Amino acid sequence: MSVADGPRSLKDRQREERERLILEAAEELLAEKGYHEMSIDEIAARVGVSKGTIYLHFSSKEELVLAQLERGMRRFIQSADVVLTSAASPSEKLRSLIELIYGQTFRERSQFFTSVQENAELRNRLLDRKREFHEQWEALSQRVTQAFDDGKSLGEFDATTPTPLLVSMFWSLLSPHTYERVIEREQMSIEEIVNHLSRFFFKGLAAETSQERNAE
Amino acid sequence: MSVADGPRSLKDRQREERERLILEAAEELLAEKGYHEMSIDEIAARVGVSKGTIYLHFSSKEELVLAQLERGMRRFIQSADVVLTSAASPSEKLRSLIELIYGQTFRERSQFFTSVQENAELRNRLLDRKREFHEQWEALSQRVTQAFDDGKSLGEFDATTPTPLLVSMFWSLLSPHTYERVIEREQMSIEEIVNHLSRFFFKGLAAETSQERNAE
Amino acid sequence: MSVADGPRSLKDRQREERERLILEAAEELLAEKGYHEMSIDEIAARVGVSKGTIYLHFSSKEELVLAQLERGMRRFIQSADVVLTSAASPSEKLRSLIELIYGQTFRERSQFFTSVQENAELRNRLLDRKREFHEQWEALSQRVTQAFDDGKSLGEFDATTPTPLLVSMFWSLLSPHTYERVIEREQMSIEEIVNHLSRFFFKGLAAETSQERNAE
Amino acid sequence: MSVADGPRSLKDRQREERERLILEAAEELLAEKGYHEMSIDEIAARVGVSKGTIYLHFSSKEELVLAQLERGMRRFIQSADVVLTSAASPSEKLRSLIELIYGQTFRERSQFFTSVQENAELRNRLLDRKREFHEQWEALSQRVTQAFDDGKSLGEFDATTPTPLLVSMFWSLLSPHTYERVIEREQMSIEEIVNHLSRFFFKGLAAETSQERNAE
DNA sequence: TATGAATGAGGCTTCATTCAT
DNA sequence: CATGAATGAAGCCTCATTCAT
Repeated sequence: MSVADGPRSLKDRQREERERLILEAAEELLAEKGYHEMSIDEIAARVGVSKGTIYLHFSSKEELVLAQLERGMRRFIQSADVVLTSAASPSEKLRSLIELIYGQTFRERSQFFTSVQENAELRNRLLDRKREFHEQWEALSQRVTQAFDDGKSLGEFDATTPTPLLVSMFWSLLSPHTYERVIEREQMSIEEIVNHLSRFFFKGLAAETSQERNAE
Repeated sequence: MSVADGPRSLKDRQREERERLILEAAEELLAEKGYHEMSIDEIAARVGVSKGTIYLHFSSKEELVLAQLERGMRRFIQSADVVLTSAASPSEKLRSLIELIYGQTFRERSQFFTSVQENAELRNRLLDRKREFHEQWEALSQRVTQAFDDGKSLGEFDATTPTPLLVSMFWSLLSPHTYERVIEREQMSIEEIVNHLSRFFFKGLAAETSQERNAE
Repeated sequence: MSVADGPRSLKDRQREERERLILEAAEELLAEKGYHEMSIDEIAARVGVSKGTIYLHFSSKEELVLAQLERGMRRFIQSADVVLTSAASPSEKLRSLIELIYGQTFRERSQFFTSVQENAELRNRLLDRKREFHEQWEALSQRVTQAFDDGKSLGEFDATTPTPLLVSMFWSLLSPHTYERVIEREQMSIEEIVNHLSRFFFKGLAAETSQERNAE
Repeated sequence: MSVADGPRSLKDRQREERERLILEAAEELLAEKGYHEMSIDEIAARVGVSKGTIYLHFSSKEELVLAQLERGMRRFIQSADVVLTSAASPSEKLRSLIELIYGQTFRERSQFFTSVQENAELRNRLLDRKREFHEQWEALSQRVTQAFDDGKSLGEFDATTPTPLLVSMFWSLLSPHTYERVIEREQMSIEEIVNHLSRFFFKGLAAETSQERNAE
């Protein structure tokens, strides 16, 4: 609102807004059709601009997709960090992470996961090119790993299973596949699902048999 | 029939053999490069035939890939059926299924999973078009569902978590993603992994606390 | 008129100055990269104005280049006229023309020759469209032709070779090709080159001297 | 005609013929419009094939043009070599070279010179990339240089002018520009032109004859 | 049947030109 | 006037598919 950023801000805001729209269209199309099936023309049409305009913002299709993936990843990591750096116990943190991923707000904007994780092609071609990606992802993985290790140290978690395997399984249970299958095909509220997932994750499948209790 | 079958079957066998080779080349390339990056020319070159020959067997690239996916799925379902229709207990069945998927034999030939599950593109474009796929997958899911329900009825499994959700989670833990992360990045034998996965799946993450044991 | 002229001419002069800057940038870029490789954006950037401003002065890229070529040609013709209308003898005039073309001053500002003569593209597309060019060039050629004819009449030049052919050969020896080859690859001063060129040109052109006549 | 090369030859000949047609279309268009103005579609249309067919023969527009330039150069160098390695005297060799360039046979197929020499753009972008080019051209220049040096040694040519300069002037007088101006605008037979050119060239080049020396 | 040359639709990208601010 | 964001025609290239041999 100040004079200094008033007029500049307007153009900048418009530019950013446009860029956001492009990225969102790309996000949708990436999730709908994947990298190859989605065309620049299509993105432009969906945003309501011309092909050339896309190239005012991104130097190539690849860069556009990279930008979208970075944006999705940044968004996710920020939310995850809030949870992972909280004062909660490790299991609470992980449960919150499940909630976060399955929750409404995050889900609304994040077919992103579908795009990245599911497309080996994209991963290989793009992750290779941007070091930054790898680092961001590793940073997040590191925090999750820490939560598991903390849980083990505190006696919250069983120390038998190696942490890296736990991390892998954790991501698997939170993968968009699981998500899609669970959300779109079953009639369950988010809350129910999170409860079940958490319960399953922390307790396993085994029935609490009376035998177990008595046996010892 | 048998007379007509004799001389004919030589040609037929040759034809089938060729088709198998094509499908195998497609399988490899699909896993290596994904649908778009793989070209008909490459398949032909790898098999050692000409482009035209591919089209004598499959009417389009899409049909070829479809055929390959069906073949992979059929193969998987057959193996799975052996396990799922055995006399073993539900949890044993499921553990065997984990073994099957992570085991050597299956892994060798089935980058197939990677191709299908990970590629939203393929899924959307191909699954939509072939009803058959869905049915086969549903048939398999049905058998797994049955195993879970049996486990619940027999008191082996905790009945709290809805079966469909369990099935989803089960598939998630067996997804190629988990597989890749686990096999390719950690230094662990297949056996170890299966043990950990099974243990985790059936017991959960919680430490066996003395409280639990004593409390009751 | 003078009143209207005072305030107006400031703007006019600014406008002309700007136009000159644009044309000079175009001249440089034309020589550096050629017609197609040079973009309007680049010109604008080099002048320090916006793309739109270019179009306030020239209706199209083609017109801009045309204007630059005309300007270069006008400049060259003016210099040439000084020489060709001097009181010197025909051979002195022609030698001075060689000096002019190879000399420092002319060279500094006239990559223009390189642009026009060497680029069939430009020639075909542009010369066709602007009659004026042809006329200017013809006017100059006419003066050179006159010099040769004068030389023949005065007995300075051998009359055997038809004048138009002499003119062609003269231009060829002064073409930017010769220039480039000679200046950039050989280690020779301008003066040396002019001497050699003149010597070569006129020894071939010289009328049969009395010495030669005596010999027979 | 033998069985061994009969059938293969047919396809090969067709392929070569097609390639030749493409190169010739490229040659024409290159001369008519220059590198940028000529499109692959245009070449294809002129040959009567589709765009894709061009790419069966040449991997890119640049490669196609390179191939055409190499072909033209090879053709020219071969003809030139016949002349330059003959038993004739240096001045006869050079005169024959003039004849070759201005002669009917060679001219018919060789807008080639126009394409290469006149387009600085092409030269810079393409010569940089293909070492071979430079070498071939240098080899030819070397032979011409040799002819001039031989002429000087034998007393045929005046030794005053440095040979490299002579070579440059020689090429200039044979450049397509001169050629075009001379052939297309003046009404002169090839023979007349060659005579005039040679006369002009060698009278300038002639050693001081004994007559001349005696006269002083 | 088998081949592979030919096709041409379709995708990415550039850049001269326009026009609202 | 000046700007520069937006446009879209046009060019290069790829590759699934066809078809004459």
